[in-house]
Amino acid sequence: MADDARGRLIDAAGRAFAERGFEGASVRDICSDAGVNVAAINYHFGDKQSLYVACLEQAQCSESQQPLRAADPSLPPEARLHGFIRGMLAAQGDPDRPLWHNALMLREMAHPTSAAAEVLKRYIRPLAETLREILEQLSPGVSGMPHDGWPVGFSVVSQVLFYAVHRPVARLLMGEAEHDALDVDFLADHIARFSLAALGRGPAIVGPSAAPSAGTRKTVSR
Amino acid sequence: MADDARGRLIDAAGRAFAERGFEGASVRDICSDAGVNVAAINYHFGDKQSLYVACLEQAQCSESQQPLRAADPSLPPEARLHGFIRGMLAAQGDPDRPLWHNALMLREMAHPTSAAAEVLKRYIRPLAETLREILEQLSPGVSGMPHDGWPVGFSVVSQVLFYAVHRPVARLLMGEAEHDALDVDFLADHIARFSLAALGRGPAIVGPSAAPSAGTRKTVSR
DNA sequence: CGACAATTCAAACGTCTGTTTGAAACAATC
DNA sequence: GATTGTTTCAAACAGACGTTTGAATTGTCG
Repeated sequence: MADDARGRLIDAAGRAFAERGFEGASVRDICSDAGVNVAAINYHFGDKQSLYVACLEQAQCSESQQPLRAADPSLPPEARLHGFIRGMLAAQGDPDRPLWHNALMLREMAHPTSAAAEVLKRYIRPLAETLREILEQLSPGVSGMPHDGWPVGFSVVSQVLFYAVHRPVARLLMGEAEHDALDVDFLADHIARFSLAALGRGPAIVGPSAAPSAGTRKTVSR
Repeated sequence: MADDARGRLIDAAGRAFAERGFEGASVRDICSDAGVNVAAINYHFGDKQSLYVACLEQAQCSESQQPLRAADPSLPPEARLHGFIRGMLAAQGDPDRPLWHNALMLREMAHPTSAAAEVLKRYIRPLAETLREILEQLSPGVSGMPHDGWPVGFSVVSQVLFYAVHRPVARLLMGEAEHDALDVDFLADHIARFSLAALGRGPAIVGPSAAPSAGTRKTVSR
């Protein structure tokens, strides 16, 4: 990213932490990867722990609020939800954004350190509130459902997070070829349709792949 | 669990690996926790790595095929799906089963080591095939959907996995009190209804908490 | 150029890591 | 009780770890 030592250090460390975890990544590997001396960590950051939080800040600070921008408030709620989902999916594989940004935050969220609270406040919470707003606009009263409607929001984002967290499993289950054939647009479309149908704001996920299923809406048996 | 050294070692190691990861857990901590000498690892397992796969095997071998049994084939498919979901959720907090079993396998699946393939074959694959069978029974043709219908299955299980993987986030987002008020039966019900509605096999997730929503089925606007 | 601060470097620091050793303790068999 | 095999133990092993040091290097300004 940046060609100064500090920047290269954050980039190398971010990749290492995201891939092998905090204790799994050694400072010697990181520095070797960044092409700097081991003492550079102490000089620029103080210690390994501070380098870690610097990586976490870098991961948040980047223009990664894609889902928020994508969910343009002037659009109808169905399109907003689709944009939100597509934005979250796209952030995972954005070539302009280092791949480790998402992975590192997911790691932090799954096994929180002391830095987790900050990530949640600055990164997760805004996403959650935007989603809640979209859902409320989509089907009013969802915030009044049990547990403040959180489970509904979780049901939506969980589908997106699955492809980030469990990508290895999906790959092994589907087979490499089939998995690599998945693309962001298809997945965004699937998740949006699945969720909209669950909320009663769209047709059910049924019928063969090519059929538009416009008029042939199947009815529920029971 | 077992009161012999080998058993106590697996239990202590399983907890440590699940909580702090493979490199995060030191053999000295593990042995101290198990009340055995450090050399016991070498004697009973050979090395740390072999102890790790022993933990993984223990996690699979346990009677953790709850979702499979719960999805009784003689029941109607809606009930089978509900049982499957409830079984997966229950496995996470089963008091008869050490808490680390699920956590350890989730860690292995999110960041696979060489042992991941075995876990997938023996533990994940059977679950996936059972779910596929239930979904196919529920709405025939789902296996013929794009990408062999995998995304539909992923949309279902992802909702369940969310509460295992991202429990800390959910807790922080909802607040401790609200999160602790969630129970397995409520979540299973929510996820099953959300998924059935998405598949067009049940009413949408709408209306206030107490309303039975039996006759007041809302219609889609667009 | 000379003076000064910022940065990099090879080398070493003490600590912790996983692993091994050989003797001691235990259990079972004759 | 002696003998055999199994299991545990304190102690030490070499190596990797994160961190620190003080000198060497670079860049910047007068």
